[in-house]
Amino acid sequence: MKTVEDLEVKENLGMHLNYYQKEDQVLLAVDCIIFGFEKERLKILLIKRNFEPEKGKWSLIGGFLKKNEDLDQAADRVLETLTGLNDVYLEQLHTYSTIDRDPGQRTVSVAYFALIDVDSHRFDGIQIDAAHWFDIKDAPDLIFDHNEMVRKAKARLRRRALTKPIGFELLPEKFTMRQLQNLYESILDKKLDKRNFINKINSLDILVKLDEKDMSVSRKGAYLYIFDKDKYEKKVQEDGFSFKI
Amino acid sequence: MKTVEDLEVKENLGMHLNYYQKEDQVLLAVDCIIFGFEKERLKILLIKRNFEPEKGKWSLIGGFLKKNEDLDQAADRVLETLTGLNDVYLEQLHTYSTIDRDPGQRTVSVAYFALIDVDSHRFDGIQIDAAHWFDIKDAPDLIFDHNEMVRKAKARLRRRALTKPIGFELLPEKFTMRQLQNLYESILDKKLDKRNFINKINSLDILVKLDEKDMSVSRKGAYLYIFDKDKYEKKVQEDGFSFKI
DNA sequence: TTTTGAAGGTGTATAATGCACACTTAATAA
DNA sequence: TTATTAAGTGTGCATTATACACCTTCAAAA
Repeated sequence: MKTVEDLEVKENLGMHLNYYQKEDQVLLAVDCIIFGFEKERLKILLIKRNFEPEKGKWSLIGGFLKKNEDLDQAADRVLETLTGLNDVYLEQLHTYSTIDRDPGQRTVSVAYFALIDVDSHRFDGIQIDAAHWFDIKDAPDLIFDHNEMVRKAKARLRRRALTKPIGFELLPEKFTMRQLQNLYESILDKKLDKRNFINKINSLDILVKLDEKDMSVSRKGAYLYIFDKDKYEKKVQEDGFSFKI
Repeated sequence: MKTVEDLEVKENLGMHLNYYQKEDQVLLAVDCIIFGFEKERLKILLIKRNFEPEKGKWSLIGGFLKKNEDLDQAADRVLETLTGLNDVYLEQLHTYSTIDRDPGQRTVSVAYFALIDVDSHRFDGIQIDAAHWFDIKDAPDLIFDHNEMVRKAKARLRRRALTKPIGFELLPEKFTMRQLQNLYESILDKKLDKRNFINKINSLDILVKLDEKDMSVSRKGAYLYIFDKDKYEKKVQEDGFSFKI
């Protein structure tokens, strides 16, 4: 039996008396998959790189971790730099570390995905001229392993949307049932039955129907709803309620 | 509107002409949450640190990422160093980056969880004397943010076990229905109904019942089963079958 | 003023799945 | 032979999921 005093074991497990000073360090990046819902379609925000490497190609928005922040803060900062928004839903996705993933320099990247309500945040469009919202269905090919990041983010979004009320992060405060259904159809990439969808949503009992209608789409107008976050959280706590679409 | 040529924007997004040489680098660690199933109980493998910081306390097994490997490889290496096993189920869990999480030095850690079939791998016990299998229900308090890592790993294992046939990674090749049920009861931390459990498993139609019995537990003996991985994968591909417990 | 078009709004019946539940069998040891 | 212990097996009820079609509203066009 080996012991932790064995030099080989110590080397492999990175144990050193003077803490860890002999270990290799790496560059840590964050890359953000930014989802938005606009004109009844799920979108993704991409940027055209005008710096090397891969200048001129489309990529996710990214940045590097700084000494005085953790990864969540780095992702917040990157997102705010690009969009001017803080208080955005952000969730860590996965960490990518293939040795040659970035030809410029060895970089390990932590991917985050963000959900933005495009319509109601009248942030002056995007603060970077080279950024563009793409329909999720016809986003261009991306640099490095960013396509894989997007694929995983879409899968995560699908799962989250089915089990947590995060869809509302993508909608304006007031929304119609049809908008909500369009959102879910975009995320799940399939048509849903209108009556079944509404029945399911209503059975959750976490929306408030307003006396107000959105008249912009149809002659008849559609009632507006808001998500009652307090009620949702109370239900989760008290009844062990769990959101399921 | 800002452009990516603005210095402030460039700084925040970490864009530099000579690639990224001015950026801060950090130490990247991997920590492994190692689950095993032994004596009909779910276990976790921990190590007593005999090096600073936090010498003498229990912790997960970890190591540092080296220049010539990616994170998956680092996790494999750490696991093999400790247990002598390769070919172990390993899955990336989450990346932890709180600034002061390791008082020794700023370290960002990528947590992995591993599933080991303790009984059939007669690896000479554990290759490090200070390591110990704890019942998942009475594991000790751990250093740094390792408790949080374990909490998240348990949740992930629960979810995975319900939707992917990874439970078999924890069992010997041949196992009884009762063992499988015990495993699921440990993972889900609740009692299951025997008949309903067996009915559900049988309806999945991915096990092969052998003509062989395990006589070690009961007088009557219990039939042994094996997981038919080929059949499972064929079903997934051809029928869009999805494993659900 | 009547007609038409386009989206909104609503309920039921059947199928599938989930869940609760108890007795018989086999084999060994006393 | 009988007492003990775990193995093995099926049904009925409740809940949830899914398929499905017609009427309403109102503005614009005829």
